[in-house]
Amino acid sequence: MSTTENQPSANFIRQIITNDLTSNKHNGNVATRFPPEPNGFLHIGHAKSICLNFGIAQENQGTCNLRFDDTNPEKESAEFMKAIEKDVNWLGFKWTAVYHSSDYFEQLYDYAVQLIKKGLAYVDSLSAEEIREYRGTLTQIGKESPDRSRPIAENLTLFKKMREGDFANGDYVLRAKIDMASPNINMRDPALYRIRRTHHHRTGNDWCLYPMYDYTHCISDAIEGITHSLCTLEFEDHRPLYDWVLEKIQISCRPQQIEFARLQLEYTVMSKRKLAQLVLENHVHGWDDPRMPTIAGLRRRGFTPTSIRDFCERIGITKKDAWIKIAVLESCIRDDLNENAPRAMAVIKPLRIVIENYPDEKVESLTIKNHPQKEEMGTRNVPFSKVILIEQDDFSLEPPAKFKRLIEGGEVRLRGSYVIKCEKVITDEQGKIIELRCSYDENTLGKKPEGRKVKGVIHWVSEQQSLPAELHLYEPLFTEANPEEQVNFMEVLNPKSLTIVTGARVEASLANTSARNRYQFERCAYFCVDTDSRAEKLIFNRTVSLRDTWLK
RNA sequence: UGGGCCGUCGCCAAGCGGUAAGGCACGGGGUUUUGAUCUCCGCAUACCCAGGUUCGAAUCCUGGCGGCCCAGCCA
Repeated sequence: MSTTENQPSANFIRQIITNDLTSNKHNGNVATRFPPEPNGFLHIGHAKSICLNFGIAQENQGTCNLRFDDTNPEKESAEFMKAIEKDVNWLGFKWTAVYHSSDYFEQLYDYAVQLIKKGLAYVDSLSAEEIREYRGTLTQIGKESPDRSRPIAENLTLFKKMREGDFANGDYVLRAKIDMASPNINMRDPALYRIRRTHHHRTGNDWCLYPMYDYTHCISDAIEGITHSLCTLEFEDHRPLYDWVLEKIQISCRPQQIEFARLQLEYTVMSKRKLAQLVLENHVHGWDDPRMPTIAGLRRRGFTPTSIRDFCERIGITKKDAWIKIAVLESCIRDDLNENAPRAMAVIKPLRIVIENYPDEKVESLTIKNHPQKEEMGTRNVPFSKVILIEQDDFSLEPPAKFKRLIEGGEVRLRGSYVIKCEKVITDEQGKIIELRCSYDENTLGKKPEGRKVKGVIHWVSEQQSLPAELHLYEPLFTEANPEEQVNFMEVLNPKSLTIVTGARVEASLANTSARNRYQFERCAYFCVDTDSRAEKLIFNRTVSLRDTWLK
């Protein structure tokens, strides 16, 4: 490993922070926060934000809070909060403190009263539809609500009644009094509070009045002393409002909102709404389905925290609308697993081989390295006997050019074992190959054969001692690089995103493996033990295939 | 269309007025009991386009062109 490997790459946000540190803008403090709404599971796009926020705090001896942005009780739940905490931890990050926007409901209310008293907020009785009409359009300025001139005292009374539950949903809304002619639509008297007569998973029935994101987020940041409030590009237009609120209320902290591009990964969707739809309509088996781009899905698929952090580092942080190829993610997990996953042998589609000159009842215990380059990973014993299983694809009656596996009359090396020669091909009435009769060269164990070169090496398992296993092979969830671009993203769902292989056999050493263990099944792919796997029924998930440059 | 933001290799991405880093992908050689890994080599006279400023421009200026975001009582 080179010394620069762990050096975070330069990006414009780190530059801003470096400059702020130099100018002592925040008294040398760096305080960030990761603020998910607990309305779904975290996905790899959140991982990008997590790595950025926690990473920046770590690099600068700063702090990073986990804050649940729970201002909309209709979509949020404690279950999602639990899942989010688990995922952030699993990625390897420790928050300085955990907070909730709902922790600040009382303060937020007081600040709203402040705004009303300053004549900067008013209670509006316009309906949602009317507000939309009054707002104007991109090219036309809006017009002021008749309630905009409501006297302060009346606003105060009405707002109090809103809190006390005197009104129904939608009867009134609290609005900031800014500028109905602003070219920035977010500044045309945005809603600050709306009435929601709904139970909140944390505050119960204490409130029927809930603050909006724009009003809540900046104040929450300020209360927590956040110095750099990092969010995605779609909030750029909200920054003037973020700053407006903090300027108008009585608060000294001035966090700086900085926006970066959200992650867009090919062949998947990243919006929580769409991910939830996949789960709800049973197109996948849950938020942690290994095909999902969720942290939970990637974990079950066999991804490591290291690989995901590496991915976030490799893609960088910019303001450019970028599309990341799946190959980048795959390269990250291969790098980690190549280094750290022990090797094993598994035959996906078995072809039976009888070694005619091998003693009938003999079972040899061969010692095989767990990693070809890393001695420290040790060895394991693999039984070898007269009847073995190889991959159907590793034998060919009509071999293509440069085929270096087993052919009729040809020799091949059995990985970690002997060189065998195919003496006879047994077919059924339809001509289908059902068995091979081979001979073995007893002088080739750990030695090159004498007087000839044997090029190919293939994997195998002993028929008798091997274990049956179910293999889950995954392909992208969608057939189009950008499913969101379709009129209906469901129409480009990949019908072959999951293939279940039932006839596979794995080597005996895997008998007592446990959930989440990762292996490289040599010459095939990296697999991990699924959480539903049991000793009686082994299930492996294919994390990612091996790179394959043959016939490219 | 009003406003905001963005445009450097196929895909990401450094670069911040001194003569185009790196990664992924791709092509080729070597090593190899994994067609894996590892290793070596190749891969933008060129930075959306056009003008301008400058001894010198991807970097500064002007004007175009292209893309993304905003009209929730969602976040």
